[in-house]
Amino acid sequence: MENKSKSLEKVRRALPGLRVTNQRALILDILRQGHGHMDADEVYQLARAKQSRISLSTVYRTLQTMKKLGLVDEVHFDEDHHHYEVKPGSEHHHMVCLNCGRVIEFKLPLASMIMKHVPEARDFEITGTETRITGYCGECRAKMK
Amino acid sequence: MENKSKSLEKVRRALPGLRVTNQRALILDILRQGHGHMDADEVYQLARAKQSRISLSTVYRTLQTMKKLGLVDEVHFDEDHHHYEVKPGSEHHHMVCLNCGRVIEFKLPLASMIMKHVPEARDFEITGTETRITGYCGECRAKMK
DNA sequence: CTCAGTGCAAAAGCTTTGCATAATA
DNA sequence: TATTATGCAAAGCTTTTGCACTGAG
Repeated sequence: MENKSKSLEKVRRALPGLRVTNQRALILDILRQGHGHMDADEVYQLARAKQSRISLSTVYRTLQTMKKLGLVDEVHFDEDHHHYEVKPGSEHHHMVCLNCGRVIEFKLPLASMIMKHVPEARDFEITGTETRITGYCGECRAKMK
Repeated sequence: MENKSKSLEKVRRALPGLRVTNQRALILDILRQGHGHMDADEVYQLARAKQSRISLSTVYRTLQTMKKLGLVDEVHFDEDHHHYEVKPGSEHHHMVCLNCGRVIEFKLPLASMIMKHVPEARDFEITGTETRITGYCGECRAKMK
């Protein structure tokens, strides 16, 4: 199928120097189609639906690999659990509703705000920023009262 | 010892409704004396030096309890590991040097900045903010080049 | 044909829990 | 004395690793 070799080409470009396996192509696809904030197990479940023999280790290993390649970001909505998203174009962060679990994204140039407002950061080279804003979303607040 | 009963009183006030055990008093003391960013195991090691029979579970349980009481904050410098600090007076955050591990604190009214600049946050009630700024501190950058 | 990648099962951290014992109020 | 808290050991969860096998290049 021409379509298939085209998308293979795309995956090849995304994974320079690495072998393009079915598993990697599938996981990348799932991440790209997905809602953007999946944990390893969600990826695993979706992947298993297509390739029943795929293993959770492969999911973890692939996620690690893509993180190192800079294709994927690891984010932390709760304390004991990683989530992954395909690398976004611009710096954004997340608010997590403690009641319904909804995740709201918002853009904020935190790194540059820190450089501007924080003297202690003068000679610090910021390579990553991540926030976890927790609270209650509008809908839940409305329901609660 | 008068001193002892005085400090017991203090601990009692800090733990309303809860029993004041040696373990709790000790852990609270360690957190207050400490440099402010300890993980459970560090607390445990320091505690063992004073009360050799104290258990790691007690440390975890006490930390949880104090977190719920609002005495202690749980912070996350790396992905798979909690740290604890006695609740700070004002909103502050941490920069972690990826090279030497040093943690630099800085104050930043992030919650109010978000309320001001982020439209999506309008009807969100923020109850907690945590950032993880990673990068390289001045000293390490100097050494590296 | 070769070596990187995979699957499986087992191990490794950190954290939590069940239960009998000890200690506080 | 009535519970609450502790210690110990075992279990739980997410994530990582060792090893023999498979498949991409």
